[in-house]
Formats: sequence, C-alpha cells, structure tokens
Amino acid sequence: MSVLVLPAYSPFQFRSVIRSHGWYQLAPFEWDEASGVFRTVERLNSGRGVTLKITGQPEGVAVAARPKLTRHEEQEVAAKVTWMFGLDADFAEFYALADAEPRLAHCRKNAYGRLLRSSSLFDDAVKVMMTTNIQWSGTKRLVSALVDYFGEPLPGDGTRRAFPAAGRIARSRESTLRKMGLGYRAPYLLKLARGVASGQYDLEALKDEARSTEEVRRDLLALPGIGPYAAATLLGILGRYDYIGVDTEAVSAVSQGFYGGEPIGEKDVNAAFARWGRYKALAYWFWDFSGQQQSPMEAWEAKQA
DNA sequence: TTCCAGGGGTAGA
DNA sequence: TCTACCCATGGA
Repeated sequence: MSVLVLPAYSPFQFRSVIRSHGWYQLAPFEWDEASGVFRTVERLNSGRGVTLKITGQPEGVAVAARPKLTRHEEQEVAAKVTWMFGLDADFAEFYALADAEPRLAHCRKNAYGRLLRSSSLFDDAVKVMMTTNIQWSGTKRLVSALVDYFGEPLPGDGTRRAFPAAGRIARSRESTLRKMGLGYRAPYLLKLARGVASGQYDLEALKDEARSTEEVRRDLLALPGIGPYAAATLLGILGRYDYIGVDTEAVSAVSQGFYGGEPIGEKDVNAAFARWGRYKALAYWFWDFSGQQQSPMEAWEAKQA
C-alpha cells in the first residue's frame, strides 16, 4: 500500500466536495457517510488497476492506494485525485460575492464550490449523458451496468472495476448497449466512445484553461448526446460556471423561488442568476432556496430519502 | 394505465 | 432562434 497526503487550497472541506452533487453515488465511486471514507478504482497509464481509499484531512486529503505504487504512479495518482477533488481550486472571488448575499452566505464556511469530478472527462461526459431524461435511480443503474460490463476488473479482486475506457465501449455494439437498458441513449454513447477512442473527440483538451468558455461549450455541444443541459453541467465540472444546467429540478426550484410559481423556461432560469456573471452556475447550485441554509443538492437528497 | 424523469436530435417555421 | 415531436426505459 502507498499513502499520499495531498494539500488543498484553503478553504477546503472533504465532505462538501463529496456531496457537491450526485456523483458520489455513481460507480465506481463508493462513499461511506459514517466513516467518511471514499473509495474508487482507477486504471493507470501503465494499465494497472488500483483501488484508492480517500479520506479528508484538515486541509486536504489522504490517499491510500493498493497495491503499492511506483514513484511514477504516485505522481499520476496525485494528479488524478487533485483533479477529482479540485484541490488547487481558488473560490475567493466567488466567496467575496457570496458573502454579501444571504442566500449564499453559507458557501464560504462550508467551502462550497468544488464539484466532485471523475478522473477523466470521458467518464463525466458518459455519466452526464446517463442523467438525461431519466430518474436518478435509473442513472445509478445504467452507470453501474456500464462499469460491471465494460469496466477493467482489478487483478485479484473480481468484484471491483474501474470506469470503462472509451475503447472498451467503442468495441461493443448498439444492441448490447440497448440490452443493458440504455434505450435511445445507446447510439449516442457508442458514437461518443468511438469518437474518443479514435481521437476524433479530444475531451481532455477541453480542460485547457486558455480556451474561451464559448469555444469549450461549442465543442461540448458538438458531442453526440450532449445538449444544453449536459454541456452546462460539464462546463461546471470543468470549472466554468457561466451556464446553468437546466433540468426539471432547476425549472421547478427557480420558478418557485423567483417567478412566483409561474411556468418558466431555460432562459428564465439563467436570467434569474444573470447578475452572478461567471458564477451563475455556482450561485444557482448552492442557492439556499428554502432559507434554511440548504443548497438544492441537500434539498434534493432530503427528498430522495 | 398513464405520465414523466437531473434532455437531445431533428424538422419546420 | 423557437416550437413540436419523437425517442426507450423504468419508477411513481
């Protein structure tokens, strides 16, 4: 076993990142609320699979990796975990704005802002695609099915698998994906996986901070199965908060909170948060609609339970 | 049984 | 740019 301790840019709260959105419930992620242990499986560049047990530290995270990593693999794992937890992200500018807004005043003290990411943007694009026009229980089922069927098994542990590489899905058939329950999403996922595997789509290039948000959004919208909602969600994953991922929850919450319950559309949701400029998506995502210091995520979880 | 979900693609206006 | 319609599947 190897242990890495990775510092985070302050302020940082492990649990706030874990529960920033529903990803912690999707395979191969596992979260144990009682013990505060987060586990996942990663496939490294060498092809080796490793399990990561990640726990919160006062100002960062500790990563226990099995089996023992080489020095080179330690660097790779550190980079992956840094990305997944946004350890180097700085939200000072957002907090300065949020401090003056009662509905966002809880953000700084809870270190809200970081959104839990998968280690690669392909994984997150697939997961977002599996959230479209489906209930959350269905999303969990489909992602688990993809991991179980295509994921790389961990040597010596047949039960744990990493999220499948694009190439593994690319070599399958649409009929196989449909049988797994993906329905009409099957051809979209197949096209995305084949495009990524062939190099037609370079998703990791979208992490380039030098590119404009509009350009990145255009590239996201060009991907099969990625529309306005999915593109906005992925932009948030990429640390760009100019667009709100408008789903049925957003429409409902913003209608109640800002339009007196009147029927509204995607434009109205974005208009309600227009004054937050490049922090629109964060302002919406952590907005305390209930007035009880509760973000939409927490309200959504409470409704689930 | 009917409706609809953390929507997207397409055609037609 | 906006709207209407279709898309598979399972949960409510």
